[in-house]
Amino acid sequence: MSVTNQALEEFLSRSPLQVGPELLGARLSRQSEDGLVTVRLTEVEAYCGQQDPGSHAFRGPTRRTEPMFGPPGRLYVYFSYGMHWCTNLVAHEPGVAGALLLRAGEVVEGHELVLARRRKEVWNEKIASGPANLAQALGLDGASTGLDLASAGMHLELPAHAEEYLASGRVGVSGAGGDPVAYPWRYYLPHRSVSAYRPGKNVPNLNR
DNA sequence: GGCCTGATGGCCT
DNA sequence: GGCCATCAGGCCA
Repeated sequence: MSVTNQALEEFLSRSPLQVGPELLGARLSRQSEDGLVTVRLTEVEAYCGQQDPGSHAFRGPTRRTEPMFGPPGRLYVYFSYGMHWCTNLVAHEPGVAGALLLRAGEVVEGHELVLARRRKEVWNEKIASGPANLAQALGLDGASTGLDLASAGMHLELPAHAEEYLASGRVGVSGAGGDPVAYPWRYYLPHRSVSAYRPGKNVPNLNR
């Protein structure tokens, strides 16, 4: 479903818990100098504000996390494990931080460019599986954090109808925020591109 | 200034 | 399933 910028802004000006499931199946494209890539989002995770112990926004804004506190519709891209970039789409109600971590997608356009960016010879359904791989497929890095979608050359097309989805605890989130009972905020479609679940350290409720 | 940790991914067994 | 590279951010002194 194609929507106006204003409609998209309203769509994203809600809790990440509402936005997350509705983002599944959306087509996200990015036009850059080297070409166009479009993915169909198959896996996202919701991160809220200062009430969410798993969120980078938990301890309040910092230079890095400032975009999560800014207007919905911008990107929050952060560097992880010394070698990976991960992309979030900022979404929240007024006055609270929040974002959706884009964890996996099905590439529907720009296969050759994705192969080149991922430095692969052979196509694989999981080529954009996992947040760092998805960011790389879209050609995103820290240069894009804080930009709105248009400024990053991106366009989001929402799905025409809601898709049947699954939920689980968030991948690799340690401590209370990784609790799958309290924070079942990973949303995904039944699709081969979805990444493997991995619990964080010291997560409660794992054995329930 | 120093120390610890991580919203990971790829390679090895 | 296990291991670990690699470095920025965040916290504490």
